[in-house]
Amino acid sequence: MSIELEARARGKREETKASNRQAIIDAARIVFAELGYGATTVRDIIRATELASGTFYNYFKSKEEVFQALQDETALRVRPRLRAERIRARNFEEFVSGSFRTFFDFVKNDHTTFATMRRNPDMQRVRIDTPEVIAGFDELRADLELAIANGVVPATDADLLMASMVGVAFEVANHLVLRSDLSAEDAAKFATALFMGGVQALPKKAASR
Amino acid sequence: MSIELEARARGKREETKASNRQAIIDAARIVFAELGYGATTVRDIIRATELASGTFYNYFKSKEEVFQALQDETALRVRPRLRAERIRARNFEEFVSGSFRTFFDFVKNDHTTFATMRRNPDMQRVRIDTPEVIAGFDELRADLELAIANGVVPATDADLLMASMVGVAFEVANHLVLRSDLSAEDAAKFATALFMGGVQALPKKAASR
Amino acid sequence: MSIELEARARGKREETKASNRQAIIDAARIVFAELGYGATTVRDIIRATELASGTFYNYFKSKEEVFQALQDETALRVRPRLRAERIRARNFEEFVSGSFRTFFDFVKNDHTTFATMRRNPDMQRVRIDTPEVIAGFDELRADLELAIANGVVPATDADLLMASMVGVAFEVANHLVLRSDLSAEDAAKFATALFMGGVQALPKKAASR
Amino acid sequence: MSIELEARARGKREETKASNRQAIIDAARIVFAELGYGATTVRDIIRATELASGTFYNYFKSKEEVFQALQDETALRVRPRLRAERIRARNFEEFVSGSFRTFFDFVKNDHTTFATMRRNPDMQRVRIDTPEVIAGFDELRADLELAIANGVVPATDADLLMASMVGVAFEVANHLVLRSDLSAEDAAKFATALFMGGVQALPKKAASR
DNA sequence: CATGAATGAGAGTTCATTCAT
DNA sequence: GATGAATGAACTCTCATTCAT
Repeated sequence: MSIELEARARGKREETKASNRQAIIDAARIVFAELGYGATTVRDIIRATELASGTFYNYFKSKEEVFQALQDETALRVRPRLRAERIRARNFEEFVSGSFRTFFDFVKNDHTTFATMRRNPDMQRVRIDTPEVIAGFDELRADLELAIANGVVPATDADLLMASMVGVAFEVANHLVLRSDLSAEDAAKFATALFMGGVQALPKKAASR
Repeated sequence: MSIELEARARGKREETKASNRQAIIDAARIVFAELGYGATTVRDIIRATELASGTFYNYFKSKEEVFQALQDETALRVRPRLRAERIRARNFEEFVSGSFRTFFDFVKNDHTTFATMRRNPDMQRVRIDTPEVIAGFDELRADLELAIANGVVPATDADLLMASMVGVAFEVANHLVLRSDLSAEDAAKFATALFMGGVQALPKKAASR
Repeated sequence: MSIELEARARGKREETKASNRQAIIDAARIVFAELGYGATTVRDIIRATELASGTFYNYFKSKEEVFQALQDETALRVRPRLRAERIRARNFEEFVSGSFRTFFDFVKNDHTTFATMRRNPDMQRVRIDTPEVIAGFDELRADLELAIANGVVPATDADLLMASMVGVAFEVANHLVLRSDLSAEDAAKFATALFMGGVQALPKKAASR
Repeated sequence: MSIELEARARGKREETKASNRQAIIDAARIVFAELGYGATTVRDIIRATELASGTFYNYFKSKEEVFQALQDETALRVRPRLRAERIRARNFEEFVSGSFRTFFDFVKNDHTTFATMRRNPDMQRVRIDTPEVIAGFDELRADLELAIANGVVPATDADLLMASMVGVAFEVANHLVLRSDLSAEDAAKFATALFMGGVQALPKKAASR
């Protein structure tokens, strides 16, 4: 084999490898979203690809490992956007509204991904906090602590404030997925108003459902 | 075994029979809390009772069914308390603070139950929304709609408001379980302030952790 | 269920249990003899019974465990006979001839068992020395040491003497299994003569094969 | 890579190619000795070389085939020595002592090879009788028959005599490997005395162990 | 109704072997 | 001829569920 051919071969190989890995992650995303983490088997995942069962183990050691990779990939996609939004914010209202807006946009546009964290309505919700996800939470808390230091937010418990934002974000996102009458923008407006002025500040709107 | 003994045994058996269901539920609560829902097997549950494996199926059809029963039982324990609290409320602040207070008290006092929903700190969260739990959510939404009708709350999206309360409640509860420096009362105060006046109203407090 | 019935039930159960265990051991004996230890799978063994795959694991944890049970069972069957023969011996010749005779009789009469230790001629021999087997060797060595102490055998290396007897016993047994012209008695006479007087004492005989 | 380098590489490759087979056999010897035949996988073997898994199959069809090659190689190394020793012998005592001496020397000096046949001391013994090994046995038998024809050995069963020598040789070799107080020479003396004069002729020696 | 061994589908995983590069 | 990822048959083992006792 000439050097050229060898090089090309290596190129092709690398390509296949990369695309196989992605194929598994993509299949996993779909299957997890459909069946939920617990019910999903490795076999389900590979069955959703064109690959053979053994091939799975060339890329991941276990179901848990794909799941982590998947979560990390997701978190890696949202985290920087959220971070950027918060940095761009010139006041706390922008901080809050930017965060919610970005998150809800992501959820609306990436149904499947979010479904992974939010399985069969009425059945079981699994959310696995991988290092990446936790890092995202920590990042938010740190930014809130900074806001407190800067006096834009009262000297309150940053940890609980973070938890509250996360709780509202995820729980409202669930409804966003289920309700077609609800836009990411409206959801963000609602959550922002709540955090900026409490219940009294909430936008007037005919609640449906 | 003499006839007498047998009779006594039979008497005891009736008793046992009555409590077998409860024994299974109780064992399930502990085992689920320890191992998480996914990792728990029916075997694990019956091993934690004095019963035989076959007996399980006289009471429940599957692991899912015990879990449901367990969740329902839990919801049935909290729901009336929450409801009562909201009915007793003379204004919306009491409505909100009473709800959070009651929920957080429950969480603090009934670790095991809540742990079921929150296993492997920082790893995996499972929450199963059984009919009972959903009914609790619906109840809360209905009450919020009533509050809106009565004018104590602006005419906002009751569904999202409910979601927000639920999100904050569960997420803050997680931190309540993990943080020893946090009392149910403080958590309730925090959540109440957030909902009554937004971030600006949050109680000042040296956040530790 | 009356007490009688219950007792009878328990009887039947125990019976089944015992017979299942034996069925597995028996199947294992045959399969190991056929395929050799290495090539045998747990599946092969249960396939050779009427039982379901899972049932295997109610009785043994692994292939190794059945094998041990099998070896121990075998050793337990021969060891006492060998021991008795050695104790009965009034002189060293009886000691030696009794041992070989008993062992070769056993091998001739229990082909299958011995084949376990001696697979496909021309392929692979596996012999696993379980505690029971080793204990049998140790017993022989101890008896030889006693013979040395009593002056019936020169003060030689008892360990090597034991090894030599074992080596001759197993290797000649192989030929015993393969050669139809060779009786246990003749084999025993040969081995005894070798140990009593060396090559010069060996019985004259037209070697066939 | 320059053309020169390539050429050199090609030269080296030829070399490598010539020695690849040997590299695999050598790796196999070590790995088999370490893990035992059954537990060893082809992967284990190639992992112990610098080669890729596919390359294995350019040289051997299967694990069994390397094992055969390995055994044959070993037998091929000892057989001529044994044969030479027997031919050189001027009487039967030299025949016997020369054989044992040579075999035990080999065992002491080539631990690894012998370990292949004797893994997990006191646990599992695997011995594979490849054609080469069997040929060695046949050769010994033929030589014994010759000795019988020449009248140096009584007209006894040459097959059993061969079996006895083999049995003693292998079994004593096991002890040789395990006992540090035992030299190849002493072992050979012991075995020779046994075959020349039976138990009564065995060398006096303080048996240790 | 309780019991607990039997069941067998199916999960996860390994590994000899193939084959495109 | 070397490479090493892909393959998929086959293995070990688990476990929800059944059913004779």
